[in-house]
Amino acid sequence: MSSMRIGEVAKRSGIGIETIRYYERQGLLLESERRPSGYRQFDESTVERLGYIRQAKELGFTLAEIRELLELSFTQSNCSHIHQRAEDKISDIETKIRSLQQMKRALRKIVEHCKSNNLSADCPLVHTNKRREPK
Amino acid sequence: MSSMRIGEVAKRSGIGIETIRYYERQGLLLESERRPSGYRQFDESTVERLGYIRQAKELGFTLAEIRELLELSFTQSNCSHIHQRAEDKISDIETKIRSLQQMKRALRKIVEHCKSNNLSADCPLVHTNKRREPK
DNA sequence: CTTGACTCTGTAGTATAGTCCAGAGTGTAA
DNA sequence: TTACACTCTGGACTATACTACAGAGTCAAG
Repeated sequence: MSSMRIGEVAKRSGIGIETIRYYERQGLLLESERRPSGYRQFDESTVERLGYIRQAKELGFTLAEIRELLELSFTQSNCSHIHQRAEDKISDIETKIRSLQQMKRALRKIVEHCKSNNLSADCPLVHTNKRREPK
Repeated sequence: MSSMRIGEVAKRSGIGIETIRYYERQGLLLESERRPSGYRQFDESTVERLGYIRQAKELGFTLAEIRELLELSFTQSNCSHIHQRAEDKISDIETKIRSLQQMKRALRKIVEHCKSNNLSADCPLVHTNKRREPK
């Protein structure tokens, strides 16, 4: 499975064909190899890269930021000027982690408050064997 | 400073006037008090709330998700059906934190690699007393 | 009592990130 | 050798989240 067409990559990565072409135009994917017919050819690394993009998007990075992250992460360029940019990204990420931990603590407090207030009385959900539909 | 007009709130929160009105329309802010003239009146809690919104946006939550988070965090409604939703949010947040930690490790690796490869030779930035402009 | 800064509503425009064709070519299985 | 699924480019369309007016009212200082 070392050479895939775009439909296969879309299936494997869970990202639509049109979106993959769009990412290519935006410079998030390297210009892809082409068959004589003009069909794009991809390998497994593109699937990985698309997974990375999806994840980064969920974390609130814009496509422009993701392009930067990809350049840092997938380029074996020499050190110059990479070092500082990587440090900067790391500290952005640390800030995000701290914010999320703070949100989590706040929500945790709500849950605790809820439990102690309503455990014995009027909180159906605490007692219910609740499960969620997966999407 | 318990009663502010929209311009003051905008200044304090760093969020534009038009955006604040937009958030109100989208239900992220409670319907604001009005003076007889029709001018909105806010207090400090709105500034806080706007800060929370800004932070959540940076973390990749959509306005719809933020509305949910706000309902959970700023409503003293009784426990019913809040509990599970809060738990769900917490586990979303934990996933985000794990992803960020993974990204951070990857970037850290790049920095390390960079240091060990170029420390003595051709990596100007490692040696430079680099500082960043704050924004 | 006017002037300049501020606010109101309603509507239109913009940027980002896709998503959806149309019309044409490709590839392969029956 | 044709039928059907797949792919190509280019351009138009959409949703989300703002952002920018126009035209009218508010308000405090001088």
